[in-house]
Amino acid sequence: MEPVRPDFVPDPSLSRTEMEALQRSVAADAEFADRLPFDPATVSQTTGPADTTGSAQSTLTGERPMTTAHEPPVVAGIDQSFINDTAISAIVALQDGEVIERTHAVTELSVPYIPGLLSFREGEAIVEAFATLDCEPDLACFDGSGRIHFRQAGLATHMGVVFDLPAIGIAKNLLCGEPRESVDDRAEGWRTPIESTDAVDCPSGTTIGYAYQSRQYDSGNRYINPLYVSPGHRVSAETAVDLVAAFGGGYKLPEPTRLADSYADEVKSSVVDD
DNA sequence: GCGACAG
DNA sequence: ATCTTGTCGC
Repeated sequence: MEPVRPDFVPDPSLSRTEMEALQRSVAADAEFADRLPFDPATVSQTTGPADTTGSAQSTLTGERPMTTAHEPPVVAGIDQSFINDTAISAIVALQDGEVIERTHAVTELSVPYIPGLLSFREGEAIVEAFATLDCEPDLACFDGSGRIHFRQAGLATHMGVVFDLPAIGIAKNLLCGEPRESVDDRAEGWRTPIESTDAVDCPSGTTIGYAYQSRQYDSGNRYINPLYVSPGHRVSAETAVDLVAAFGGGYKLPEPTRLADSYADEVKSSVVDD
């Protein structure tokens, strides 16, 4: 698929000031409320077959006509791996728990990693990978932040707006914002809101995402850190974390992202020998 | 000036 | 992100 907003595609040659200005424009167009082509409540927690009762599809939203999605919805996981200054962006598309497509792109990096400007480093590889994707996802899961970002325009938000695709950001570390409660040693399934501080471009105290304990050891003295889930585009913070919880999979990372992660490493290995 | 910072 | 052995637990 191709960008719906070519003018928002992250350009690495921009100055830092221009990059930040673009992020503010992206944030202005981002939607942090549910506008999905499917009913999030119908996403099975077991990644198994969807309900066929026929009455599950909500018809309550009477404003914008809910675009018809695939049944069940197609969910894409996107992740990158690197070899020096070469980036590999991998996309794995799932439907009903089954992989229906895998694709990737290899590009050269031109800017270093700078906290807050990640989309300008990895964005081009991602856009090129999407250009080779045949199916049309109903939801995209990115590795990194969405609204949990200084200008509310993290990687997931930026890419979501560029493709006008419902998107979720799934990060392993917190970029900014503050957990309402301590995230230490939590049980599996636990969650707490991430509230904005004055470092974020929105009223302080706004829920910009959730810390979510996707997995935890049953016993012992070792602990797993939570994931930081935030809205990318067209999803609320609550729905974003509900969806990640519903994807399950038994690992720390939700299945779409986990498969994209391993596929990116797989491609990396195959690129190493040539 | 100090602290903080996704991948 | 990436580089990597050993180690803990089921």
